[in-house]
Amino acid sequence: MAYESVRGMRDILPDEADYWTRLEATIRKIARRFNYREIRPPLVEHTELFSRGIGAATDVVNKEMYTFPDKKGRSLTLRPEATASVVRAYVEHGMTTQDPFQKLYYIGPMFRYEKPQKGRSRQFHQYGVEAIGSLDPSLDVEVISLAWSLMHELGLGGLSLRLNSIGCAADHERYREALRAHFAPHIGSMCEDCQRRYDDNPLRILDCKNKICQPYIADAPGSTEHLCDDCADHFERVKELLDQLGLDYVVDPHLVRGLDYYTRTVFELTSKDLGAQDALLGGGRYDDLVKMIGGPDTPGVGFAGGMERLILVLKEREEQVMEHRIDLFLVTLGDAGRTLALDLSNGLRGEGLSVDLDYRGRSFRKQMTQANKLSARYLLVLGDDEATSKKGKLKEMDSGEETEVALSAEEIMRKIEPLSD
RNA sequence: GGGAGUGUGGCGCAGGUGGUUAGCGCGCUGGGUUGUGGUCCCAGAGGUCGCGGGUUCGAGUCCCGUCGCUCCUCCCA
Repeated sequence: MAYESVRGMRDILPDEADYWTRLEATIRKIARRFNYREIRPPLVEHTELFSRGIGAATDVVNKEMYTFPDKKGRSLTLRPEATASVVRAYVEHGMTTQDPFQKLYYIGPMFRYEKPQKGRSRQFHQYGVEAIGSLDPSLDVEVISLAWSLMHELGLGGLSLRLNSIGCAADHERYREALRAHFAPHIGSMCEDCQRRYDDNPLRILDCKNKICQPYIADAPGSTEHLCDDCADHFERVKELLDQLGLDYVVDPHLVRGLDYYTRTVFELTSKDLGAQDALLGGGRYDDLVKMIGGPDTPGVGFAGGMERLILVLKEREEQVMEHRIDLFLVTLGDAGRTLALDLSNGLRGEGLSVDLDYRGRSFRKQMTQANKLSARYLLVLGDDEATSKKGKLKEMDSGEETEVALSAEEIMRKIEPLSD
């Protein structure tokens, strides 16, 4: 093999790409229903944006970023997630004063240097929404509701939404202390990672899956026990609204998330159809992020979802590849037929039909085979006879029926309803 | 980062204890006389057996290393 793709980065070939375009279309449709508008930030940002925004102590920033110097020695990073970029764009383009309430969504590749495995690659794709500029709990709920709508639209089952509130920055501090107090007597017998986390960020201990740590984590205090009045009220309101809308969730007082910018509401949607990488999407509030990045004090809420994992589920469910049909195949015989075919195909494509013909000088028989393989809906044989008479037989491939047709783009269009695309 | 498995033509696989020209299915190409397909028949192309060392008279087959992939763990999307 002369060259191989870079580790953890794979080609999406046409058969699979059909699933991707469909998934993207569904995401756009749902985003539109909730009136979120697309934003496309660059894939590369100044490293500092991520190390400050996401948090220097997180795994993502610590060991998973694709960071490199550019030709002038500036440190750049391929984005490991998009929220920081969206917020940067929000501030950079003056939305803070011009139109401070923004509902945005994005779709695109992200990069994290991790060990690849099922549902996790180094270049992967996320979609996500960000609602910036309001502290209203109904906005938290809208974002969650959007997530549910998307899953519903995709027909995904076996889902569960875990929900929690980790409070504001002041609450974090109190909670961290409470956790340290709780773990202090046991920390010596807990895993190495947790011993490090104990100092760095004890919240992260709650994510530990190590068996030896489980018993101590199980009876650790929940974050909701340390919420200030405002945060507690906010959380109550979120839950009420979710109930009111009939959106299922389970409160998990130990749910904390991997990125430092989260405040108050955090949530995670998992699927039991996915194995080890079961998180479909995750998100929450980030009321301090805009300020952290240099903007005015502005709250926000959003989530990001992994697309590879959705594709995995969608493909598994459908078994065979998506049907890919063309409207018309032109079989050509001789120079006159070919000239006619080139002319007609041009006209018909202009009318919006998907038309193809042979470009490899293949025999009549092989052209028929090709038409078949392309699942052409209709077929037209063009030879000397057709070239002189300007009439042909339009064959419907599924039924085998043939109908006489005048050989002009207009007449042929009249006989074929294009596939809706 | 830790653990396990795996790597043979485009894809899916065979190739007991090492022995001559590496097979099969699908796919691909051509043909079954350039006017009608999906079936069928015939022929053919395509592999430095992931890569690099080593053992041996001889290695796809044994050993070491390396890279990739897969799964678990970890983390997350």
